[in-house]
Amino acid sequence: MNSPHKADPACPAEALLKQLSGKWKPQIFRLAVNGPLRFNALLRAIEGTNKQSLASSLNELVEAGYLDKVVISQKPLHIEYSLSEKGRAVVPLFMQLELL
Amino acid sequence: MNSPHKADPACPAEALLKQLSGKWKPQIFRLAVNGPLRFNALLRAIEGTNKQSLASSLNELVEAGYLDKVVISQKPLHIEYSLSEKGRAVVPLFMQLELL
DNA sequence: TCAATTAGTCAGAAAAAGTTGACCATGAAT
DNA sequence: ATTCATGGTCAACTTTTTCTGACTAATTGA
Repeated sequence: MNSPHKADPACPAEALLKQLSGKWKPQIFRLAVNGPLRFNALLRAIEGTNKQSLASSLNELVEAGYLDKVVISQKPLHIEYSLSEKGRAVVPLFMQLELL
Repeated sequence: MNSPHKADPACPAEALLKQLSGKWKPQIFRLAVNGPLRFNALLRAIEGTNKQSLASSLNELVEAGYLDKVVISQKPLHIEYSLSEKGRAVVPLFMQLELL
């Protein structure tokens, strides 16, 4: 956690970059552009990952507003993570990054 | 450590992001756009940093080709770090990031 | 000669990030 | 009743990253 009394006087990019660069996060983004994601599907899709990391990355991305978590309260009750407006805004940035 | 035989089949952005998001790196970039940087000047300019982190970040940025390290062998002999071509290429990306 | 500045390196400690395996509640199928 | 799938949480451990303090070596100034 950051000290509460110094928000970010010097470098806004630093915080942003940190939010986006956690383990598996770029992969989550990349899969999210193709539509909503479900937890276990993601777990199977990303080789080498694990529940815990995935869960905390997803939570951080939701908290930061890049993903929306939607609980579909139909009969089998499942959960979907999909890109928010803010999340879609960073996609072109990832693409630029890739052709750097 | 990663297995040596799987470079990056899935996500190029991940590696790039990692290179750019090390501690103090965004700040180094931000200061580097205003001209060449010297080690101790940097140490004084970035509050809260330390020799070791700065040195390794600088080395990593040089190794990755974002910064050029130039030894000025004049009378007092000093060293300058400045943005390379590649380094200048990422600056707009940082700027986009900041107005996200 | 003594102190200061520049540009670092090194070893070890501490902190942060990531991984593992066990566990839980719900609901559906057998 | 047992097993399977979903969507997680938790504690403990390991790995990676960052920080601290001591030290080096060359040069300059008093």
